[in-house]
Amino acid sequence: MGLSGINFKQIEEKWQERWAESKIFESEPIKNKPKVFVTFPYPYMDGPLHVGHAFTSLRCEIFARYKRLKGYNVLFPWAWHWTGEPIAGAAKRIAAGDEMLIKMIHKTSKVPLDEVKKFTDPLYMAKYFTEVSRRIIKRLGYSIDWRREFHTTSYHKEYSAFIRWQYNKLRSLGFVVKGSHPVVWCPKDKSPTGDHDRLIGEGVSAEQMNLIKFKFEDSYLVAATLRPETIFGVTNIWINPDDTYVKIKLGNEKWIVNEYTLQKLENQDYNFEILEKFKGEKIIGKYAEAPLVKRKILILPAFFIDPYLGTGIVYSVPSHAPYDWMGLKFIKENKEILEKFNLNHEEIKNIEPISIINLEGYGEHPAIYVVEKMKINSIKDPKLEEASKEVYLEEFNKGIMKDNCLNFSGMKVKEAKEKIIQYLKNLGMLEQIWDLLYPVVCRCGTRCIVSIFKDQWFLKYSAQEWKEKALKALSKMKIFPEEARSWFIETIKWLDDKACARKSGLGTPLPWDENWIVETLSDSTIYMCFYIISKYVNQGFLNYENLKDDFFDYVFLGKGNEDEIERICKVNRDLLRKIREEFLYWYPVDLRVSAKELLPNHLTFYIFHHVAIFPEEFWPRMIGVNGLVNIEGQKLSKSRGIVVTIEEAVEKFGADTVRLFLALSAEDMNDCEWKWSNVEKVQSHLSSFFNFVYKIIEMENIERKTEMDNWLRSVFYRKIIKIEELLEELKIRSAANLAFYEIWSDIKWYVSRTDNPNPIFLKNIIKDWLIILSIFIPHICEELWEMMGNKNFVSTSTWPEAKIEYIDVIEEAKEEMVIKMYEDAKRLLERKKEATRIYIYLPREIKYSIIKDVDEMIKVGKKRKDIFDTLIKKYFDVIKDKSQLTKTINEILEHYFGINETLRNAINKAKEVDLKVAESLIKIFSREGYSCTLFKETDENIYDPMRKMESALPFKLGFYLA
RNA sequence: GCAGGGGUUCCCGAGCCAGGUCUAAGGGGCGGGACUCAAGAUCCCGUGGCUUAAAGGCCAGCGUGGGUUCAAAUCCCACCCCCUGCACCA
Repeated sequence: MGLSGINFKQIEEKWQERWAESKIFESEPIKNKPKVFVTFPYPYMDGPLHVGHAFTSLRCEIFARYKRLKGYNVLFPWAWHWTGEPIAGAAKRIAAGDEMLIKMIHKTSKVPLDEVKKFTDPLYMAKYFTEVSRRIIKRLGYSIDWRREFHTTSYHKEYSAFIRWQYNKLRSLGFVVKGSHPVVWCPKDKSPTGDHDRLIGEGVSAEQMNLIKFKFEDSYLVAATLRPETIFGVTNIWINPDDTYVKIKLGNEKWIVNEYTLQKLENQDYNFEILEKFKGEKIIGKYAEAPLVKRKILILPAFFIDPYLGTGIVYSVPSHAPYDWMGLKFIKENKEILEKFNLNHEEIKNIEPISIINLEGYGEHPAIYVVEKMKINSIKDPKLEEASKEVYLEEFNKGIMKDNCLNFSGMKVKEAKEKIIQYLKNLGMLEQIWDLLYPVVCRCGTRCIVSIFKDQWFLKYSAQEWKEKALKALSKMKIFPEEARSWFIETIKWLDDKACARKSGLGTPLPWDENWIVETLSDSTIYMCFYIISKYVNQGFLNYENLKDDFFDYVFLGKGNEDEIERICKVNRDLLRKIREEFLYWYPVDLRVSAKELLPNHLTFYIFHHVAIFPEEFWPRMIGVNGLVNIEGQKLSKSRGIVVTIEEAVEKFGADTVRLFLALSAEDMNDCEWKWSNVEKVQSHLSSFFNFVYKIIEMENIERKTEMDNWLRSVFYRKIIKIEELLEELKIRSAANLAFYEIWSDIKWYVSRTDNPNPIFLKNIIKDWLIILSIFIPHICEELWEMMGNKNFVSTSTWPEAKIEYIDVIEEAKEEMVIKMYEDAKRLLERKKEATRIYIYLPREIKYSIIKDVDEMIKVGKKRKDIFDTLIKKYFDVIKDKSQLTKTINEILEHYFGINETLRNAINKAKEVDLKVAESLIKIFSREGYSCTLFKETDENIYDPMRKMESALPFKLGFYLA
């Protein structure tokens, strides 16, 4: 048989077909059988599934298979996410003939060009990727109950009915409210510009700016600032002479701002009328009056003002703002400009910085101090930005308002800032608008502004009682890894109201306001309970006409009168009860797993919505969080084409290889590194594994006990216990490593240590081993399982029980020592190559006694010093030489800390172990052609020229080579 | 900036919460050897420095710098660097 070339593909197809035929993963409630419900967040269908999806979902799959073998009734369903903007957006762009996008989809998503052309229809696109993805998930051999499959959006009327119920519920609970919200806005597209829609300005969000009014003639010059507390240090106003300014009428007031500001005001609900337009230079040299300080100040020219930021008008505080200081310095030294704008030289020379904030270590004028420290000489020096930041942060955090700040004097800047804003607001001299502190440019090339979105629907995550419930749920939940918990806590605390509806994209309309579509993260929160409904929908027992709100109230919450529901929803009472019972059986979700990027949003919303809608017994039980997948050292990125689809991977290496590779790749929140060369390596390991097991299966069926049987049984079942512990904590990588590599190497060691391994015994071990491995590599395991003559599926067999009597501490300790001593002796032989005889020495009896005492005392927590003193007293009669005794005890103490747990467990039997080890070593070395002799203390005629018996210790034999 | 995670020997990666078992697990790569016609697979040895004239030896090492302790990769403080998230985007 040509074993070396295993046909993975053929084996995988064979078993996938058989599983499907026998419906072993179709889960129905079974009374009194404990259940486990595992879910993976339904993937978004704007492309084929990639190895990142596989990495995460595999944790669900492995956990599901493990629990199934442990005797649980396991439900692992699957569904598809279509809700949102990207599918619709891509369809639009393809319709518009976006060649770049078409090429990208063709190339990275591996879609034939004639298919891409049909993607002008978003529905077609979603369906296409769903088909492709279903096929590939099946090829991975997941143990999924496919009868419960569904997809989202109004294209699935039953799902929409479910969302409608959920949102009516949330609204009636007061968790959906109307409000307004600032968004980054493209004035040309007339739509919000999310991070993904931007050419420039990723991560920039709307921030509040203060507008301070300076009296000027019949109107106000409206200056924008982030630091209203500096108003006490104002010396002049800056205007860009080349910019266009406008005088506008707002209510009873007249404002002057630059022209660009108008669209900000428009979008932020200000009504105004334009009275006049003029160039900045027109008002340069005139005077305005600062509020609060009531100072007359000059309007001066400045070219450093960014017309897009604020209002195009800035008030100058040279003592605390490096830009202002450099601007002032520049103008004082620049006669040309003074003349051009007809400014009085003397007057300008007299403008001096006014210090209003005390900042330790920065001198009288922090701005000047920092400018000098950073050696900034020009108004155009880019370091000015950094200088401004430093002064701002330091003053904000450590500054104290000086005596010249009215009743704000003596306050910390942090505190004064808020109070001054309030004070000026009350005086009517300050307003706040939203602005972007850094430029944002839409993909269409337009500079973005901030717009206030009115009449937006929000989920009220700010509600205190909601947060508290979420925190309570979290505290009862198991989180893997535990480090993720604090992140959840922070997120729950930090979360504010969140807009939950959009105007565009695919999805389900808000039931009471059909212009809005429930946004994607907001409709994916409690849908796991829909897996119970969707089975009946798919089987034709239910359709959307049955799925009125009353139906869901009854099935999910046990509310309502059966007669009435039967009548209103036209659902037969028995069916109704059956569905309700099925819900009660499967819910809550036991385990949900996602990558860490979904933690601060989806997973947290998942908790929020469950606690809002369901009673406590249906709150989620466990959440697993894992890292991301990098491709050959680069971040996975669909848009940059750095992506490996599951299809590619499975096509090249087969499902078991991909599964094992991913299972072994990274644990906890660490990222997985996808490397083709390593995947290949795993495949070759799988081939050898197959051959290795095959050879054992081929062995003759006879029982032939060996002295290593107990050892293998002991380490094997001990490892199974460890694997269980790891799987319970979702430590897939460690579990896979133990189960595959470490157990394998134990079995290899067993085979090499026995001249004739025991076939029956070995086959029993292999049988249990296959069961364990089947959670990682089910296809190969089924194949080998069948070769062993088993008639059932390994996937539905029973997890091996590690019986306590299988564990043999002494055997384990012995074998571990054999390995170690063998290595030691080998090292010596290296140095003395001519040796032909090996003398082995057991330690003196007294040392066994001492180490036993040490062990006992350590275990009851005695201090090292006490132990030492006790031992000196106890053994002084035996070893009269005190220095000799001290030396011995010290030596044993050091040695004790040097041995590992296995050996410590066997300390009571140390002598027995040592003897066995010595015998094993003699056997091994005799086989290698050395002549060996063993000596113990009680022997006569001990040949020990190097006094090796003296230096031998329990678990450390002495050697002499000659 | 804020929040969370992390920086370990050539690489990946465990250990850190509960300080002594760390001369740092386990892989991988690389070098050498065995087997083989050969390749692959498999097995063995080596993979910080020094010393092996000394028989299982000594020293250094866990982002940087301090501190606590008889003892620190592990605890405390400060700093540097990397990753993720920060909202209307899935």
